Amino acid sequence: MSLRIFNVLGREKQEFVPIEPGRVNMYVCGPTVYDHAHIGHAKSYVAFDVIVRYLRYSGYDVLYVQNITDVGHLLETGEDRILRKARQAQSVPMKIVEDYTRSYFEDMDALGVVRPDISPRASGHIPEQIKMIETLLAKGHAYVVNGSVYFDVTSDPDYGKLSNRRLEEQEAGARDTVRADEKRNPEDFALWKKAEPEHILRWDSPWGEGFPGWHIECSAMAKKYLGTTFDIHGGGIDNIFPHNECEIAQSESANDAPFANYWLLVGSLTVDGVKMSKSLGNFRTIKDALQSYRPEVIRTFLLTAHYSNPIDYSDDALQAATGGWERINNAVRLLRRTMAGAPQSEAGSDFLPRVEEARRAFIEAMDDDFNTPRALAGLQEFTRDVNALLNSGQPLGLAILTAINAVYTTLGGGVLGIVGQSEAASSDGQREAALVELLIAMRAQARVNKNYAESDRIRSELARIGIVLEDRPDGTIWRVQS
RNA sequence: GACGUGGUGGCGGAGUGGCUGACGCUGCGGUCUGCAAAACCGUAUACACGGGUUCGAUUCCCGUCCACGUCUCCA
Repeated sequence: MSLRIFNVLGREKQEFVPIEPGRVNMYVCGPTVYDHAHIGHAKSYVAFDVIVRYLRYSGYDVLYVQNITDVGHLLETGEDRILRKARQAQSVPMKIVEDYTRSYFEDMDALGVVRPDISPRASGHIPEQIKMIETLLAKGHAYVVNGSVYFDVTSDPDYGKLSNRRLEEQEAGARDTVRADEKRNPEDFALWKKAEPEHILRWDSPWGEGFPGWHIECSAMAKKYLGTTFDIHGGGIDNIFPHNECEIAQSESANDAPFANYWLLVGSLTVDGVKMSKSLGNFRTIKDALQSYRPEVIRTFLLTAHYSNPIDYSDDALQAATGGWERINNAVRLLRRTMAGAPQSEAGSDFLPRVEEARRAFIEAMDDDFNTPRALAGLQEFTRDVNALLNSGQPLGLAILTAINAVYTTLGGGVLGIVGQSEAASSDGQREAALVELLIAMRAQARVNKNYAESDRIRSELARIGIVLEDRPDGTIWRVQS
């Protein structure tokens, strides 16, 4: 079995063959940092997080680059998003950029998203962008007008190959913009924009003071860190046009080499059936979501749909994800508790083939275009059998328990990021645990005395503060309700 | 309008040319329990509509309807 990926470029599932065996160079379009990240960002970056984690689990040496856009991403009005935010917040652009970059990483860390290896900023790569623009000019793919530089889409016969757009078809419906008169063709896009006096994000260039267009940063930075041709380019489907299309046009025209071999685009996220977007103002931030649901539950929710499909964020769906996540984690908790008192033996090892089957099914699902819903389903089926085993009363040695735990730790934890590596215990947690154990002992005494009124009172009082008790044949265990 | 994706049970959401259409959630019944909880077992009227191809289609093709996305604001 080998990894197969749905390549948006060509729209077919293909066997994944990296340029250099064992290595994967990967670029994912990052956020424009002018506001807090929303759960749509979470969907995208959790998806690529799992993809990177799985590639690494599969043995690939992955170099993961994800940019931070801090300049050049204009609004329809021609105003820079970051400048507008700075004006609204009565702040300065680079402070806005810094604040929201930190906020972004804070959110990603909270969601357990492994950080990219390189997080280059557009504003830190102006020379690289200028150089690429000069190359495009020299090759006749771009032209200068009034201190701005535009890419001539008619110079690239492949323009439109990713999003399946033909120039002829576009022209009829092309929108007139304020600056259209500067362009030779309506579809031409800015590589460099002349800065008006009020535009304070500005740099010197061969064409006067200005700032880079939005698309050129990705081309320039991908080239700098990954080379002219790299393996995987990722992003959100909503950026397929124009952004991704323009990236390809610029890079391939400038480098005379293919840009990315595989394009993976993530489906959008809606909230209660409506598309969420910054401009509509109906977006839920990741910080909002984390108020209501724990990070692993949010990840579980996002991974129940295939990355390329859209997903709808609703309380019902998150509740269902909570239930599914708890089922797996209840099993893991029971497993680890059983391990703590298990003998060093091979007892119960006839379950080992089932463990191997679980791993095999998981790999098969993930090898099929990172099919996390199927991988998750396999883990759930495995959990059913694990629960049955753990509750069967038969003696279980450390060997089999360790093997089961490894599945949860490496696949549920290491790849999907929804299972903890161990039961974390802070010092506060230890004190809390000791107190709960004390109450459990008191309740046990009451039960021995058949004083059920008292034992039930303890149980319901604990439940009120979110601690759930479970009486098992070998004693009472407890957990914090999520 | 163009391009693209999709319409699966009470909900979310996989998947397949024929074998009982996963998995999770929810509901109901059962086992276990002092009672619960957790877990396990069982169960519930699902493949938008109309044609076509085929021995046979939910799965392939065409059309219709609907939903969503993109068409230089967005991961």
